[in-house]
Amino acid sequence: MTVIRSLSHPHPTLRRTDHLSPVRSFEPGGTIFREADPAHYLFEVVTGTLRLTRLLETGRRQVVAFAHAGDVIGFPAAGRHHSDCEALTEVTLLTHRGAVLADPAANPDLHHRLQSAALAEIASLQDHLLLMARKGACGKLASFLLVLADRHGCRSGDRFILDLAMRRGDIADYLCMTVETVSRSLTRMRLDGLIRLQTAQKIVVLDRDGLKAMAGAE
Amino acid sequence: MTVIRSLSHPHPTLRRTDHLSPVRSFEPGGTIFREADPAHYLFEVVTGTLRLTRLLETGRRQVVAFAHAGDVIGFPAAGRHHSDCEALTEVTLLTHRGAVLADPAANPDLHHRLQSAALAEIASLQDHLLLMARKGACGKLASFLLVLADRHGCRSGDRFILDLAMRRGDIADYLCMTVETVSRSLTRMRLDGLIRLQTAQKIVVLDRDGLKAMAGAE
DNA sequence: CGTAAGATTGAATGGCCTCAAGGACAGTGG
DNA sequence: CCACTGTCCTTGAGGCCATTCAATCTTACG
Repeated sequence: MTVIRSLSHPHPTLRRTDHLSPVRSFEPGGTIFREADPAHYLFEVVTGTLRLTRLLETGRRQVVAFAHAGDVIGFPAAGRHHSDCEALTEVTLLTHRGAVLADPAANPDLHHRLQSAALAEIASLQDHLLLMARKGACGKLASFLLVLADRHGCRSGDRFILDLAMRRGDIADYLCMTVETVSRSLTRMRLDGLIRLQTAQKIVVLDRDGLKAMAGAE
Repeated sequence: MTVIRSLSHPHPTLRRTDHLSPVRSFEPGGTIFREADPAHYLFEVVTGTLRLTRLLETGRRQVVAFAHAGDVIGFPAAGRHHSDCEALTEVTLLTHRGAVLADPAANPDLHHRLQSAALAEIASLQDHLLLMARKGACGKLASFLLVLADRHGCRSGDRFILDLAMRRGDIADYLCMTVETVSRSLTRMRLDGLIRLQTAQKIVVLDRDGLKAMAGAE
């Protein structure tokens, strides 16, 4: 289960698929599904941001992915979800019966879209893997911010404005570091003139190339 | 692209699918495909072990997965492979046209199997992610050995014998550490009486529970 | 205004990495 | 058969960076 990128039709009109794919909404903090739940449905994100987490044997928490509009989450393994999924913001989701995956004939179009989403999920997880493989904390965080900026940043002149839906702790658990290190890395970027923090959640990317350099630097 | 686990029919007879799925062989070190190659085929591993790698911007190398008998590799992203794939041992592969994924009707059975493989790949990548998320070097390595023992270990009484196809450097790049740390962690396990090294590649698991404890310990 | 949760900053420890050297082993050619 | 060579693995010493523990600051909300 988890996240998929860039469907061919990221936002099918709600009306068109309404009878097949009911819309559901969740408040921030709401739980969409839990690890080991039977996976009857796939969910296509229409609006909002979600967090997919798994627990390690040690008790620590790993954020497997963040899901945004257009992503599909909930791909099963052995018929069950493999992570917890919670809403970080208000979210609206389209629900698709998981059976669509197993039965291509019933709805070929949707089947193909969901399958593409599964392949995109594989690519996304590999990217996450590469992100975590970086050595330095600043490099990881810089790469993370760049990905967010490309996918969800609002351009404003030569700057990008990011509105983070997740808390520092979520970022830390996503990149496998501590909140303190996330915070320190951000302040370093700030002192280097790469970003500005309007609020804790609102980040302005001042120097995209500088961030790239920090990401690329070993 | 990458690795899938446990197909419903791990080893379809070569004869049956011969005309549809030619068999190919590679020597150790042989290249099956490279990153950014057009992904015309999926490959089902019949025998041998393969290594899937990606390069980081920094020049470092990340091992994304090891593929063993029964795994399917080569799932495309945007029609292309996203990693390099090389043979660690002699390998024999079944090749399946990638078009099978896009066209369920042509070969429903195979389509379903390959799709299951894609879902298994997602689960496998998540597991890898969790493995890398561990704190300590010994914990990571212990978990890695346990997975290998469960999937490919030969039982011998209460012991497991592992025959590693990969070099220390491959393990290091898989778990995101250095060869030196891999080596040091192995010697520590050896001194603790958890394993024995018959050769550098042949590892005997003496105390499975002890390994589990080391894996679980923060 | 007061409280609580989140975010930032500081100081000290520890574990992994880096750099470097030495050992094990196979393949090759004399 | 034995040095020779290259590759891989192991071991050692020292430094750096992320973590840990702790305190302060900020923000949101009642």
